[in-house]
Amino acid sequence: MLKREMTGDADLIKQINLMLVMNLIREKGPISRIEISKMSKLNKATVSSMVEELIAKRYVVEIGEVKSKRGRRPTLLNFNGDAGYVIGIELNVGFMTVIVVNLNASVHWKKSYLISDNEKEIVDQLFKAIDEARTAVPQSALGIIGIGIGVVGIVNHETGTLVIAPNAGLQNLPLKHLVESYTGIQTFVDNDCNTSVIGESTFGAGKGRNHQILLSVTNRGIGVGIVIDGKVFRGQDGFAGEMGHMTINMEGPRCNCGNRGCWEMYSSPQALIRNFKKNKNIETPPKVDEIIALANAGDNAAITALTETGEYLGIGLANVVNTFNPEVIIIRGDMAKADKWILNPIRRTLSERCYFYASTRIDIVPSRFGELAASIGAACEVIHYWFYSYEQKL
Amino acid sequence: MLKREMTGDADLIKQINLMLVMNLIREKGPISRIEISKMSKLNKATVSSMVEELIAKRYVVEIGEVKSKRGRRPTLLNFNGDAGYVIGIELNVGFMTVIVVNLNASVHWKKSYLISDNEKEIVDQLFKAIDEARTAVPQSALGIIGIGIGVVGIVNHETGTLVIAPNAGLQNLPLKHLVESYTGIQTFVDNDCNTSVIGESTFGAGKGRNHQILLSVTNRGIGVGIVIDGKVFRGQDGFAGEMGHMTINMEGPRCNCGNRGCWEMYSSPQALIRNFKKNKNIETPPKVDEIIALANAGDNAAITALTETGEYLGIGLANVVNTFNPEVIIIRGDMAKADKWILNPIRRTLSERCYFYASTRIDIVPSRFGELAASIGAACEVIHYWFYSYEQKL
DNA sequence: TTTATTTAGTTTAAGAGTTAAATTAAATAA
DNA sequence: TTATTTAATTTAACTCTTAAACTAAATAAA
Repeated sequence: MLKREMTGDADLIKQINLMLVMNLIREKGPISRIEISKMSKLNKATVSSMVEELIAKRYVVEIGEVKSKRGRRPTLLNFNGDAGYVIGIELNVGFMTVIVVNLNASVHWKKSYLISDNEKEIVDQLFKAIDEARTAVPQSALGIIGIGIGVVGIVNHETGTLVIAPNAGLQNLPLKHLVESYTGIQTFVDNDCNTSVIGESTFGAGKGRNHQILLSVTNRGIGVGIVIDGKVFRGQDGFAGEMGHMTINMEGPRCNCGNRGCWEMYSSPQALIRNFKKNKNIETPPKVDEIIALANAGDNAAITALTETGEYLGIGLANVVNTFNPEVIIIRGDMAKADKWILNPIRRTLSERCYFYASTRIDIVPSRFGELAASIGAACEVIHYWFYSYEQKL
Repeated sequence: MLKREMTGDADLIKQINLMLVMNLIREKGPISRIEISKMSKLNKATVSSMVEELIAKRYVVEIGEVKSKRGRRPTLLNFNGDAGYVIGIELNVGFMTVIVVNLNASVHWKKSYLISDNEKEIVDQLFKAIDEARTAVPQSALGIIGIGIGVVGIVNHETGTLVIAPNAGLQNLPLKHLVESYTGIQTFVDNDCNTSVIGESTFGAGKGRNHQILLSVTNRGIGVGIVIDGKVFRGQDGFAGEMGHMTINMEGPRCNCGNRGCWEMYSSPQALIRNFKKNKNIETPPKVDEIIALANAGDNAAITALTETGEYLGIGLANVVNTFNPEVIIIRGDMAKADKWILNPIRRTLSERCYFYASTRIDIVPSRFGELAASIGAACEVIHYWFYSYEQKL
């Protein structure tokens, strides 16, 4: 936290302490002023004046007193999640999902749209969808505090430009600029794995963990979102985490990325379906969900296919563990629904192949937000900015 | 920067600004007060009072005036590198290197020692060597500000404990505690790849870069040191960067880590020597340096062996690039001396295998500090703590 | 040679923020 | 009814930054 080629002044102090108080209320609320003072080590007087300000700005509400053994009763404070709203968008290939959430990331409205493969049309459809979402936003003190967009592709996070989305045929699309000009609302654009991991780490399966990895396994490929020390890691040009094209078999078949034996050639949903067909003669290839349903019903070919894919996922994840030594790995995508059929083979492969793997030190869990991970995460990016950067916002 | 479960107060402001001024002088010196004021955006008055304090504490010296077109001449300020000294230690398997550097990381004294494989003896030899180094430290204002130790093994950086060093047969050795008790000097313990990358990023081949990877290729194996946003990344338990055991050939031969087809099985110095022997019938297997000398002299078997090893290094580095998207990769170890013989195959393999690789966006360079990388880096860890953490030090 | 102008650096008074101590508020125990 | 306890606010002191005024020391112009 705390970037801004930083000089210290009274203003900075104020922001630091205001954020500290605000986030204690957000995370530990309901909480009293005195507890905040003890936890934050700020003076009671400071806490009182901060709280006064936060109440005036509608971020915080008093929710009454609470019984105590003796002495004056403390007044409990709570974060006012409905003080403002955020629009979150997942811009995928062929479809997009738009949601409206409050400041606690509770989903208030959602809708999915099929979209074009033409740049101009996509932008048009995006604008229309944002307009529709805006009409769904309730009245609130702060209104819409921002728009977050998670895109399947490489994004320059600073400029908010979609550098390239090979599958969608998009290139150098200044999304942030376009959306901000159209709406006048501050907008953040990021890769969908990054928004997903922000969402999971702020409110989801990785809450409270410092180092976490989100593994995204979809038809568009494999990618990871990386959170280090509570911050998303994007690399120099925004393509950190493109681990789907990590070599796990250097003499393997050629991938259309140019490399050989890429991880995602063995572990994608397509590979799962291929594995399944290998063991079971079948006309129309089933979807991932159907294979999972078959496994749950005891179908051996399905179980074998899921196990095998889980092992391949585990091989790559062993590399991930050796590289990042994370506290938690969150799995997103249809396959996460396979639960034990896929998680157990992953865990077994990790313990076989990863010298330092300790199952007690690392959780491997499915995403909490499922299909909405990327869009909720995109909204969380706005919330995160709002509550963890020391810039004056109101 | 700026951790400390942080509440803001006047003291924090002061520390932030003091460090800011100090580091501008360290990095841009010789520099005048007025330039510092412009660059830092701190008020002239603030800068003056900071500088006064820094001069009183001997960190900074005035080195006279400089000509100017008109008006009063500015007084130039310089960082006083000899204000204090640091002891840096590389604790390897069978040997250790001890150095004394000043606050600019200039080496003032160095010595290597063969060491035992017995824990008690190693600690004893370490203490003796530290005593010897202390006698070599010149008089200075601050004296010895700290001791840094880079160890080949997994380290708990917070407690300064060597968790495990498989090759050295050490386990749960509370090095920080032992050395601090013996010397009374603040001590930092870290993995040798981590200290190396700190050194290179502070004063060496990665100076000024935010995201960098140090690749260490030695007889002890392959490992990487990771710097993200200017900070070392160690993971939850300190084994982040154990990428030597990354699978690059999932059906390859078994490694003694339990995995198959680990990167370091193909790219280690031993593998280089093996490759060389394959092409050249020879009695006593030559050392890496000798193979490099042969290549320089035009020996084809040597060139082939180096090329092949470079290609294997490149396969793993393609994974590293896809994972971290770094600005620079620094190579440490004997092989780095092979220069073009190994760097060119690496670059070629990267462009073949890494979709997003752009040779203009990523430097692949040998370590600046060579054999001393780990020990200088260990010392830099102390210096880094001294100049970039907002704790009162004097 | 004197005066004006320019640039560097210091001094001063004001302002913003935190905090310890004193005070007020509101409860229970004696 | 009084004493005690705990929560929260008010007050006065203190630190640090800053804008503005001022001093220092140079060159340019008259």
